Amino acid sequence: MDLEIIVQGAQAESKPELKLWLRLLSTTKLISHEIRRRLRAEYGATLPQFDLLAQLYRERDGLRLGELSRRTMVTNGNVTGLVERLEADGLVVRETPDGDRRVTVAKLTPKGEEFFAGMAAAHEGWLRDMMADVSPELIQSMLREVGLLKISARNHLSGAEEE
Amino acid sequence: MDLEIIVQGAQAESKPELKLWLRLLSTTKLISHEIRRRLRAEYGATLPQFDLLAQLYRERDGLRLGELSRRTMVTNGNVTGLVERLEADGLVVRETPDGDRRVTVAKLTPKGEEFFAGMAAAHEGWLRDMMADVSPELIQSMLREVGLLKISARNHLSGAEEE
DNA sequence: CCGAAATGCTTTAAATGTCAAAGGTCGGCG
DNA sequence: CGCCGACCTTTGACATTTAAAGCATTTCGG
Repeated sequence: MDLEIIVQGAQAESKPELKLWLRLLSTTKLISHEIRRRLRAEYGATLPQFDLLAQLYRERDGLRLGELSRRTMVTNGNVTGLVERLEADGLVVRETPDGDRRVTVAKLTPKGEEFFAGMAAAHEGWLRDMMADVSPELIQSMLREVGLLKISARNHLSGAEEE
Repeated sequence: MDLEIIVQGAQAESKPELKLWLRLLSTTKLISHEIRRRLRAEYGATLPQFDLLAQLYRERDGLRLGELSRRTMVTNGNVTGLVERLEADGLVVRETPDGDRRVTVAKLTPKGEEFFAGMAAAHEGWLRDMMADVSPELIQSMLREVGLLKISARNHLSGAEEE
């Protein structure tokens, strides 16, 4: 039934980092699956598409594909395909600025803005619903603590990542 | 640079659930990417393969594919291909028990056990390293809180899921 | 200016992921 | 005995993902 319950078992008492990681991962998967299912059922959209549109919704002048890639933590090649599909759906347009013809900028169409606005409202409601049994204090507490974890992880990456 | 920093912006003050979700998601992605990269670089393995082997490592008698599917949160059809590749690598064997020929049980080979044991030790070390700046108290606290969040999310799924 | 290096995007191959439908197999009921 | 329904896995069609290779364009040193 539950990944972490089974993965632990015998030597569960120690290894708190591993335990926390498994719990984080399974919780995130659980919520992601639910959001993915609802996005698909109610809007015919995928989670990566939602993420990408969210970025563009906040930057009305559009974003370069490389920038989109970094912000969504999706690889370059993937952004290409995602934007292609969204463009085919009429939610996004691609433009090449005059200054640098290597660059492609994606931006929302009016249709895309309207479409995303509806999804975003529903998305927020789903999250409030799924977190309904968690007190506001606990949410604030987790927000802070997960922030610290994220900083720690970022400071211990193997790839050359400075700040 | 950072998904959540950008996604928030203007109306960031409210919507704590959304904010927490974005932070959870980006943190999990960050750690996943790092683990995936190291697994690939040092062991030539993928994250789903690691997950699947981890389940089998804890159940030396093997697991039915359907059970593997539930534990790894991966669909049935996907487990088939995953196990096929691992079998081709000699890490896993498939057997059909005498009692019920509908069933396929996957279990680790000695080679698979040895291989996974090495990966698991490294994996645990990577996690300790990435969480090095987080105090043990905070880890315990997050463990508890994320557990509560998971329960809340599970109780508010749209799919018919009782307990 | 020229050519090498860097930059930005796209393409490719292999793996993973979903979903739905098809294939065997088992169990029970008439 | 024989069939129907339930159970388990595989298959098939596609969408998504990553890493790496491939193109085109720009930048910079000489």
